[in-house]
Amino acid sequence: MRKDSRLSRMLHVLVHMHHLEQAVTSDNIAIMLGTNPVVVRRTMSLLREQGYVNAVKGHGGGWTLAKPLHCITLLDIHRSLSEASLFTIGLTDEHTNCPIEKAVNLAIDDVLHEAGQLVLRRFAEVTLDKLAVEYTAKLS
Amino acid sequence: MRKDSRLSRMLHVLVHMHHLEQAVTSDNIAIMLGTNPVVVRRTMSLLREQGYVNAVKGHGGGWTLAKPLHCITLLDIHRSLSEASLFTIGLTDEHTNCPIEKAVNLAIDDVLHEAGQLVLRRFAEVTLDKLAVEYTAKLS
DNA sequence: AACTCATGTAACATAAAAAGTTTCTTAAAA
DNA sequence: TTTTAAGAAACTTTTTATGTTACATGAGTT
Repeated sequence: MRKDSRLSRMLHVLVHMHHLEQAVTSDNIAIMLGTNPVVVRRTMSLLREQGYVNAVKGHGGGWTLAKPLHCITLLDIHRSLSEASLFTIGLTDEHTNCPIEKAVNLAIDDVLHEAGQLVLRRFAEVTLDKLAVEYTAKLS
Repeated sequence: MRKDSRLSRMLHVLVHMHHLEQAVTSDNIAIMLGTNPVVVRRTMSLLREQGYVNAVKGHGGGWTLAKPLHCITLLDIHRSLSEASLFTIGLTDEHTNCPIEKAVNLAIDDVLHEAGQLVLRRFAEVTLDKLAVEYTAKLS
C-alpha cells in the first residue's frame, strides 16, 4: 500500500527553513527532496493556507516560515496536509443492515479510533523546535 | 489513499461460515462480497496457509472453518492478510545522514510504533465469537 | 472411465490515486 | 522591460490493488 511521506518531508523542509533564515524557492526545495517544483508548491500551499508559511513572488521571493518553530506542532502540519485516515485498514459498507458486518466494523473501528486519538494527542505534544535541537546541538 | 478492507471482509465471511456450518464456494463468497472468485481464493488462501480455514476441491467442496471462532482473534486474521504497515504515513530515507531527517523520522516513528502496538494488543483481545454474539442474540 | 465441480495458479487487464510534467498566468523586484 | 518566482489548470506517468481469463489439478458423481 502506498504511503504518504509528505509529513516527514515537509517537517524536514520547515526545520531547514528555520536554519536558513531566508526565502527558499520551490525549485530549491524540489532539488532537495528529489521531486518537482510544482509538487512542492502544491504541498507547501496547504501549509500556507493554514498560516504556517508565507509565499512571496518575484526576485528574492520564495517560501519563509510564518511562525517560529516552537509555535508549530506535528499535529498542525499533519492536519494541514491530510484529512484522510491514518490507517491503511478500511471498513466495509456494503451490507449496512447485516448485524455481522456491523459487529465487525464496530470492533475494528473501536480500536482504530482509540489508536488514532493516541497519535493525534502525541503529535500535538511535539513542537518543531524539538526536532531542531539535535541539529543545533551538533553545530555548537 | 486506498484502503485495505480485506480484514473487515474476511471477518464478515468467517462469522457467516460459522453460522452456515457447511462448505461455501469461492463463487458464493464472491457474490456475497460483490467481487471475483479468484480474488476470494487469493485472500482466503492466506487464511488457509495459517490454518484458519480448510479448502476442499470437487463436488460439495469449498471453504470451511478449521478452528472454532473463539480460537481466532482479529490479530490472527490481520496478520494472515498483511505484513504491511497499519499506517498511511510513511517516513523518508533519502538523507539518512541528515540529523534533521533523523529527528523527524524518530519523532513520527515513535508515535506510530506506540499506536501500532496498541492496535495489535487490542486486536489480540477480540476473538471472532464475540463478533457473532450480536447476530445470535438477534436470532434467539 | 468420463463428467462435473471446485480450488490452485499464472498471466494479463483495468481502475484509481498519487506524483510528476507542461504550459501559461500573475505578481514583484531588478 | 526583463527576470524571477509562485499560482493554477490540464495532462501524463507510475504504482498497486483489484479484477479477469485461461488452464491445471484433484475430488466426488454418474
